[in-house]
Amino acid sequence: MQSPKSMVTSKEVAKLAGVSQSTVSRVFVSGSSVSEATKRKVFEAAQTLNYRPNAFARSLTTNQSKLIGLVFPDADYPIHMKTLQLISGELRVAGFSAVLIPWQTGENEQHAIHNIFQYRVDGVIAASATFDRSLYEECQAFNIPVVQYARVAEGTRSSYVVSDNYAAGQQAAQHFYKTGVQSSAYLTGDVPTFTNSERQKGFCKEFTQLTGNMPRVIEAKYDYQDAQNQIRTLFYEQAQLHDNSKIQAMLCATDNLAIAAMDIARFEFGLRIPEDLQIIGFDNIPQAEWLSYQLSTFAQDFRRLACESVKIIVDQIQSQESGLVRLMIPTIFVERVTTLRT
Amino acid sequence: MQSPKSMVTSKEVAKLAGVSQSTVSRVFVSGSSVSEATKRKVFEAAQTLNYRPNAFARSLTTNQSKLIGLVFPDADYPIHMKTLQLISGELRVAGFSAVLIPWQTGENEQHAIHNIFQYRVDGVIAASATFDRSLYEECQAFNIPVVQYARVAEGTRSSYVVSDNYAAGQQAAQHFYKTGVQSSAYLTGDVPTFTNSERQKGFCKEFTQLTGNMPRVIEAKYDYQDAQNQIRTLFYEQAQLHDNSKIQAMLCATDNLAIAAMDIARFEFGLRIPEDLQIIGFDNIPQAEWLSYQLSTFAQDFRRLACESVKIIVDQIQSQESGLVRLMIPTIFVERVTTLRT
DNA sequence: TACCAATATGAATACGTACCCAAAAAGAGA
DNA sequence: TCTCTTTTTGGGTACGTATTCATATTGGTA
Repeated sequence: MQSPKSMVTSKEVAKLAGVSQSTVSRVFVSGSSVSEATKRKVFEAAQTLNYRPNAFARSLTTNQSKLIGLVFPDADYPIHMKTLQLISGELRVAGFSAVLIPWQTGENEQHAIHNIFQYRVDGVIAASATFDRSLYEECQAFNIPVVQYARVAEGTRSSYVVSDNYAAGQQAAQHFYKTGVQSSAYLTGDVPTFTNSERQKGFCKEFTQLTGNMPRVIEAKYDYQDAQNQIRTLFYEQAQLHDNSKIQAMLCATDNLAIAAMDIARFEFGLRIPEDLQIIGFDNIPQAEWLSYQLSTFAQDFRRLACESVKIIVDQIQSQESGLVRLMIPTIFVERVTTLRT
Repeated sequence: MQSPKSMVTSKEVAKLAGVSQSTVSRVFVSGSSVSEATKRKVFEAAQTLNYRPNAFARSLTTNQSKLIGLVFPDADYPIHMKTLQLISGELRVAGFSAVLIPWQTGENEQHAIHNIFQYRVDGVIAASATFDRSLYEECQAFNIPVVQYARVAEGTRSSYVVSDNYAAGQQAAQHFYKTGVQSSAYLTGDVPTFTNSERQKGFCKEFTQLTGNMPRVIEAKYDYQDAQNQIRTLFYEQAQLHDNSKIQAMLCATDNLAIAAMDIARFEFGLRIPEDLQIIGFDNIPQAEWLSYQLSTFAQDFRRLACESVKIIVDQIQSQESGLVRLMIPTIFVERVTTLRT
């Protein structure tokens, strides 16, 4: 039941190297004064014994764990894995490790929340995740800095790094307008986030201003299968209309939705893309470049987002200032073949 | 620089509740004898002060961290995110948390390896990940139990849970044979794993036995873009052959490869699927059901794999036995429209 | 009421590290 | 050689918890 695999301690290293435990400790903490000779002796002994400092014991005295809680997505969207890789990579460079905070809404949250901070994480990064009020408040209660990545949950007030969704929405509207579109739609997902609503606002405001016509807004579940129903309904209605009042272009909240729309449009309604219907997605997931789709989309600079999130969280941990940082990273429009050229 | 956010300790709770620190500790450890009355008092005080036991301090005395190192994939494959979700979910149920071990081969591995076990993880799960010799040996050195999930790296000897890849390969061969295929190919990836080679062996042996013809084996990079070149070369060669010696069916090591093959076959060589070429993939990624593909594939039971991996690692931690467990989970053939019916 | 077993509690200590403080060693300058 | 400053080192303690051991309390039985 007990694991008696007690590991090598600094005391043992000290004994072998013929120095005190304090000295061993100093060797492994940067900025302490140790002579070159003893440093070498200690390193040698440490290597012989395969010594690794115990991060838990260290955290007990330093009050820093060098651990970041990573609230990660409960959805299964192609970009999420990349996100995790980038963030954990950046964290490692900064000398931190990531502890996963699994967060499936619903379930017995109460219990989950309660146990999360037994591990004294120095900060929390919410990565494209459902970051709801209860978890947010828990962080507040323990004064743990938080950064939200690529998404901002409604009702939260924390630092965040997001793409400039509003501008992207505007740009999409402009592109459609320039290619002669007079009637458009915005296909949104079912999770209310500040970031998503920014996309919608940017698109709708700009498109209305340019054409005088408000885009139609359709809500669909993010899941491919679930989304199909709403999309099917939309196209069915469209089929009844006169040609010049039909929707000619669609901006979608994610590439997944865009692809679902393309599939339904092409296979169930025989629409040609982009001739009959232009489609723009969001995220530039790997599947967007697949030959069957070649989707025009807004690429988020995930590497940059990850980099900045980590920078911010590390800053807030070290300076202990609670000033909120809000960063906006531009997106890049990747023009493939689901849109007309201007 | 220092974070002085010292949290509430058991001593403070003890003081408020009017008991000793020992008693508080006992309340939070199951199986200790505490009277109902004091238990209630302590819980109340703990709630008032918002007390959370310090897992690090606890691990110092118990020699158990309840932390599992999760070596996670460096690749960006649709199934990986699900994997992480399932594993971390199961871990939580078992009372463990996951620390990410980012592992990009190449880089300054030495340094990375060296620091990994400063956090005294109780065990390691290698999830569909590049789990190479150096990391494996590091675990051995510290006597840390390891389970490999859905993949077995060559040159390692640890517990693992994988799908029955050999049987799946056989089944694919049988399906092709029953639909009249005489000439086939196996499209493999470029990462040598035991699991992948099992698929190949099962398929090739069975197909050869049934038809007398050895399948052609083509190696391609796992990445969609990179894979296209090798696939293109294959089809180009095929185009020169007489009809009856052309490859009629293809088993692919992953769905991604299968989809890349479909795209090239259809868009660059005008092949009809499944009439001219049957294709079977592996994994049943979400994209496999997209209307543009509707790929026949072998679904791995990832939920089961996750569940068993966690069960095994927890077992090995608690019993401290180093007996290796090897588990094989059957796959399910999901028949869509890229194969002919038998 | 007296006695014994069972249960509940507190004091003290260990876990492995960092760090304060004092002491020792090493230079530096005369 | 002596004194003063600087660098290096060791002893001791604190961090927050679990656990052992001894003591106090309870409850039951004769």
